[in-house]
Amino acid sequence: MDKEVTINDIAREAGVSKATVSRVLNNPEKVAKKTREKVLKVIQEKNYRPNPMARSLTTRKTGVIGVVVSDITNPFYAVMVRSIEEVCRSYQYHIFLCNTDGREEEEELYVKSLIEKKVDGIILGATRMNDQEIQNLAKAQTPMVFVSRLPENREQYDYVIVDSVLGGYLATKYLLSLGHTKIAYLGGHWPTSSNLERLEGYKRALEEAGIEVRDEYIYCGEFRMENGYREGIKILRAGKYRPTAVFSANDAMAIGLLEACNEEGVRVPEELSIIGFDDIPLSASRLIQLTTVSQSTAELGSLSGKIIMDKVLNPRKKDVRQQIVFPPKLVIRGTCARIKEE
Amino acid sequence: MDKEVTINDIAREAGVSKATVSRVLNNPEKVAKKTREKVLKVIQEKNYRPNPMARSLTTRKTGVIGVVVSDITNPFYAVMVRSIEEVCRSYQYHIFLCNTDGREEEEELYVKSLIEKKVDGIILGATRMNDQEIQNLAKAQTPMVFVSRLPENREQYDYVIVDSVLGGYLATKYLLSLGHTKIAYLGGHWPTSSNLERLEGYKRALEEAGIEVRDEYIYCGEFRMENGYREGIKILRAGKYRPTAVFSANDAMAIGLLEACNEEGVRVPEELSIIGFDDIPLSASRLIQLTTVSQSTAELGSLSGKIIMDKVLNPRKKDVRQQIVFPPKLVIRGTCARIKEE
DNA sequence: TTATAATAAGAGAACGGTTTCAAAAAGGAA
DNA sequence: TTCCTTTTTGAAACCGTTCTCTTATTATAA
Repeated sequence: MDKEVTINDIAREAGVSKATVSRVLNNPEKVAKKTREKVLKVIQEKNYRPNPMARSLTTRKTGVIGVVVSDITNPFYAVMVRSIEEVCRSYQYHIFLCNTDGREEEEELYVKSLIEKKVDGIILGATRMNDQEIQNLAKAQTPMVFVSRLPENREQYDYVIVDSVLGGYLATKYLLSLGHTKIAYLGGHWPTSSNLERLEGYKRALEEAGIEVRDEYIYCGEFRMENGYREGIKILRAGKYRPTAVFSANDAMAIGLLEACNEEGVRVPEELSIIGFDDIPLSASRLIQLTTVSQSTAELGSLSGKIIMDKVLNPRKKDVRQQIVFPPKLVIRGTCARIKEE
Repeated sequence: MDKEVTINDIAREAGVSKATVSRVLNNPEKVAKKTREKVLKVIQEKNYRPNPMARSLTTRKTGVIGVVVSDITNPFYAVMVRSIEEVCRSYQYHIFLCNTDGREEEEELYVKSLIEKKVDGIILGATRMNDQEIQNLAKAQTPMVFVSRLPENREQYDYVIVDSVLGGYLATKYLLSLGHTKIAYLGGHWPTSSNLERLEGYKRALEEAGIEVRDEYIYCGEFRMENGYREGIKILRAGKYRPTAVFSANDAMAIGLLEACNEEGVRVPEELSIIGFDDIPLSASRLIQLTTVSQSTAELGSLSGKIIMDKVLNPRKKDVRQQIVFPPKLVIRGTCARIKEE
């Protein structure tokens, strides 16, 4: 219908050059008050909005941040993304949402496509790429921050995480303090940093208590509820190696385990203590009451958002590394109990 | 470091004009095989990627779809967005994720900003805007499709929804068939189309059964778990008007209600039957086993994605309306029971 | 009043592609 | 070979901004 109104239309109408119109928009203080008001009036009347593509062609800024997570359907990522989006929005930025589903190739492709699309920055939620790939992508100079995931050469990158080793340690220590000695570890995808670190914390606590770490107590698969259920059944039927407590590397799996207990008629916490990791909203529900290690997910998200925006907006900070490690927090609810005398 | 390689570099290197390079990329069949291969080789060597801003400046396509939902933290939207993203991705499109938190003003601002950013299309998940505002925004000619929400003048827009009236009717009918007569309605934000329609279905079923619709049985608030809990407490303490069954307008609230029952020591389904709406993944969990009305959320998402892509890619279809109404499906699990003899 | 500095505005070149139109090259028929 | 048609290419305009110079204007100091 009516053609898009451009900066030229405004310039002509206001009787000035387009350079002046541009200045009114970007450096208002550089144009005389009178002219400025005249131009502003025309802009208002014609309801002019600068074309963002043309604009970013010269400014080399797109006003978008890419956010890649493995699965938005996972409540942990949902709340993280939510708060990332909130901070970006406060800067007038939009976010591209990318779900990699945990597949490594997808992830690399996604990040590549983000770089090609020239996003101003990238937030990498749990990722599986190896150092080689990351190095490669980093060459593109697009600011990146890792969140809730540690890249291999951590000192070279920006990240905001919670101390997973400490978290695993705290969780296991807590179970030990309740008198448990047969404690299983229920983990996610093996080579993932989250998995490896939480496992390390688990081992450390056991060793410190002088308890042998046995492979029979270690169950891994992927960070999903179904996996928690599946492995849970195995755990409950482990016979000789059936544990009295389980540390689950995330809440989703812990809830799956809870289901397994329900199915097998095992009472929690009387017969089995369970502690999770993440503190997703559901864990607090009166129906679940999961004792867990809190990641303060929302803070993780908003801080990573702030860091990426900081880097994007202040190019000179491009090469100063911001590396934040949150302390994990034990949230005691109803799924752990002191062990009964044998 | 090394400057971005442009189409000019390729043209020079390959000894052709940039028009030819452009053609190799966009209309390969229009350039002689020999030249094409020569150009392709140089492109490969230099790892050239066309600048998307420059490109979209002339093509007037950005390759992005805006998706606005009220809260990605709500599993219903998470699932929906996930599948929208999947189809967009298959077309090499990215999505902007927007959370309005159900605030009307936010919503309008968001859609406006999407239009200004020149997204190629918009998918509007549950929205609260009134017809006036929608009309206004529609003038921008950006293709839009409504999903899981009916705009006021439905015949003018594209949408994909499930028949909420029918869903409410089925749910209530099912409770009636189990012998219940004191059935409460637990609803979300009042003026929302989802709320109104599900309520209508509820009323219709009751009237059809010759049962009076009483205000005392109608509880509303917002579509969140906490609200389900809060209202749930009220429902359970309603004394004379305490129902024997509740139809909750979404699963999140139903789960909140389940919590309330847990807290008040009310057994489900023995003392109270509960039926939800949506069928979010959690409802299927062995811990919840919620009987509900399924929206086939993933299909809702992917179909709306396909429709918006169709409109974006085939401009001549711009003015043909696609209006899809999915049938709701009753999913019977464990939260409803036949009423006991009084 | 005049010289000088500071401020305001404009012309036009980027930015990196696509597209139109005309010219050149190649192919085919007589 | 010559003429006509078809295919292949290139030159230049255009998309809508920002930005760098210049030039014109105004303010300030001598």
